Amino acid sequence: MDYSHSEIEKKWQEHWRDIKLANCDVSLEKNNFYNLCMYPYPSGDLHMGHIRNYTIGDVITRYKQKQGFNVLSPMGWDSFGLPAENAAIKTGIHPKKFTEDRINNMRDQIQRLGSLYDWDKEVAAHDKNYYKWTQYLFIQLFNNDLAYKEDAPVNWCTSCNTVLANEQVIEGDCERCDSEVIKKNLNQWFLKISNYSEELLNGLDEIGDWPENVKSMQENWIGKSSGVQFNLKIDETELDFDVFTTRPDTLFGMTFAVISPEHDLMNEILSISSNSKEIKKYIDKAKSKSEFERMSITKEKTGVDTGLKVLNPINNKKVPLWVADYVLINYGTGAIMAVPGHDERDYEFAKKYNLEIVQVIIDKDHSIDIKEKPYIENGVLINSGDYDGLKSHTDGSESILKYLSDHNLGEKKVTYRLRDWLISRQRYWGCPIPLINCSKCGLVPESIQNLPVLLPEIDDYKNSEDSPLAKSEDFVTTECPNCGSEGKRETDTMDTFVDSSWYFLRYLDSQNEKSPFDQKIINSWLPIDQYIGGVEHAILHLLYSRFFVKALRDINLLNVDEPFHNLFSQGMINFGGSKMSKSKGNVVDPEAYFTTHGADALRLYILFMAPPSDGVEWNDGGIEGTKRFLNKFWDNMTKFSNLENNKTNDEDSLVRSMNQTIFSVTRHLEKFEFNTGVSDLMKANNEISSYLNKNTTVSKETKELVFSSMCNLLYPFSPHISSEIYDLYMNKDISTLDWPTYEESNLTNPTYELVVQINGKKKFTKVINTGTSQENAEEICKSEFNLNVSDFKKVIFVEDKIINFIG
RNA sequence: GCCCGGGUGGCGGAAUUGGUAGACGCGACGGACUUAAAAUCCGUUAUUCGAAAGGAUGUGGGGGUUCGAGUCCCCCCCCGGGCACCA
Repeated sequence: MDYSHSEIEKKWQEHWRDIKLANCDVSLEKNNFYNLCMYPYPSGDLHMGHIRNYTIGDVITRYKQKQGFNVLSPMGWDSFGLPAENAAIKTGIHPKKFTEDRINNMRDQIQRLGSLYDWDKEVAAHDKNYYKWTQYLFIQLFNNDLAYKEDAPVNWCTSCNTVLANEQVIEGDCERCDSEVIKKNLNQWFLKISNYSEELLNGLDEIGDWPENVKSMQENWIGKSSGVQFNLKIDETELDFDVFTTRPDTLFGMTFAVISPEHDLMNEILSISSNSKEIKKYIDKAKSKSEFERMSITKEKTGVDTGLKVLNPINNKKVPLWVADYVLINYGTGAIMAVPGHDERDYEFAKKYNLEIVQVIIDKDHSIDIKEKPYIENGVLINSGDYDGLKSHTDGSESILKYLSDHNLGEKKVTYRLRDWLISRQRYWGCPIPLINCSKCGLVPESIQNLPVLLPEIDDYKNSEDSPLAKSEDFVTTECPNCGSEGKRETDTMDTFVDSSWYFLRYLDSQNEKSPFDQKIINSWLPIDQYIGGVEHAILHLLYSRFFVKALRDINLLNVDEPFHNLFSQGMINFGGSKMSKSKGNVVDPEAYFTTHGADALRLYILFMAPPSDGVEWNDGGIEGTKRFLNKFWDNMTKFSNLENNKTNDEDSLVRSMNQTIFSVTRHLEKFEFNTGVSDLMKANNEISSYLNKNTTVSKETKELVFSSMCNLLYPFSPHISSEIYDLYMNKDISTLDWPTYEESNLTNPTYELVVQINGKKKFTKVINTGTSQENAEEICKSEFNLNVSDFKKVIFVEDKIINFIG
């Protein structure tokens, strides 16, 4: 029989609201647990990814509540961003109205899932009471030299008409719209995340429980590399430049040097090079190439000889200096020593342009042939003067480094791939950057009492090169807060990742009108005990937020090193082989399942279908199974409540089964193994079915045990039905019960099936008493299977498991 | 190329420290109930040989350690994700 889920779910959701089950008093200082699901972009409709995220989060919330924690579980909206603006361009609906309609719709849907959120603390990035403080924090960063404006070659999406962060360029294309990204020189705002490269990297070792893959993605992204930086002088000039290498041991193998076309020294080189016409042409060509073309590996390397020579600092050998765009301006020093004998890229280049190739490392068996391909492994130095015979990777490197540093030519150096975070966006629907260009004082932050700098009303959201905000004369023209003379406002808005880098701080004090947050509360509640969200945010959001918190710590706004202690990344839910998205038309709408199967069944299925960290293909059939389980559970409990009060012989095993289920579900919950937790409950339900098939009575104690354990254990997964059943038959609100505990003595079955092996192969099984000794087991094997210990060389006995006769 | 994951029935997936591989669910098949169907209930379901009893094979492939390997070690293949002309 189908139980009436719609009615029940509505009833309990109202009840939880009435008793304020989700409301958290953050002023308490004991037993706090901050459980956070990533706040969503308000796309308007909940998709299966959200359902998965918020179900996992709610399991944790309810489980931790039952363990006596004061759980904070807030929800809010990442509500700035492109879609609202694109919709405004298309339909004329104001982005604010558009966004808020969608938020309202989505909030309703989230509530139908039955998850507990403290809505009193709700935040929305686009709310002026929120972005006021985003601006405030930005000004603090600016005042502490952590925000700066600079001309820089930036990634420009030709379709979105805006700048993108490096992180938002995927294989040369825009992360959002897949259009081509080109390079452009623009004056842009940056946050100095690179100041924190080392700390962001080291923090990964000290952080709590994070998925390995996320840590490794962040490590890759930060891209630490240790080596040596040294100076190269251009022969017969006063010019010199630095190069960075991780292989100082190959210094004698340098047969040319390469400088990036964008290098600062290029103007001087052009003025003295005999080949300046060619170089100029080459530079212009490199500039016009897209980022992707430049980066493409398949592309053949190109370059131009400058005609100039540089001096190898260790032996004064003169080698040619080339310009080539395979050397990137924003890594290392933008120039390299080229060692074609021991570097693949230099090798390719040298082959193409017929440059000298010298071998300076030889392997143990002297078997390598540098004429075929470069040798990039370690070995022993040759052709390296006094250094011949040294091991390349240890003594060789160190000795050559010592020479360079002793002669003040170079030093040990660490470089990072991570670059500063570009946050300017030439878009309307974002947080305005609260800076003013004063004709006298230069760049000046808006005064704090004038915040927020409100988004102006404009008629036309379309942007060309300039941000749409530039269209509002009233907005742009203002007074300098310093000297009162005429100033012009910045017209760019911030990357929405700035909004999401601190929302979890605002939750704790979302109504505060005097400051972004209360430092005391933050320090007692952070780091967040459990953060849960999609693996797609492994780098961007998580790295930015970590940086933000460290920066705020250093300017004394809080005292926390890492925002997220434990992180859980759920896998993505796919449909028809690819990620669900509206544009692909492969969205499975959760809304329908609320009606047909109910929130409880949907929650249960999404937990049951796979380990939550795995990506998974959506499959309709499975949800029938979980609904079937809930129906059966309902029926079983109804029947069970009607059993007469009289103890039976089957009860002991039922009691054991309950204890085992408590033990197992608890263990699985602790390890985020929800799929197996659900299967434990299904198993237990089957036990109850078979008890009901055989018995018509049960003792009062066992009846109560079955109700309290089953409803309690099911409660985090499917809270409505478990609340209803417990209320119906035990007259109590299950949410008020503590998490159940098991009795150690009731976990073990009195008998087990002994596996009898001969030479490691299973031959027989026999049910015997738990705890049977080897001696007795051998006796049993003799009488049952005619196995005599004396006929075998050896007998291996593992208590309560196997006996193995070897002969 | 480098760095992380992962590979188990028709399918999703289970298997503390090495100890009965395939829990739980889906699907399929058979039966009960029904005029019939749906729903529900009961049973079967890794492959293969066999009428059966029973045997053999089996966790991507190949070696190894062990009384015993899905689990540990070495080599290889494939899939997913991240990074990638990073010097």
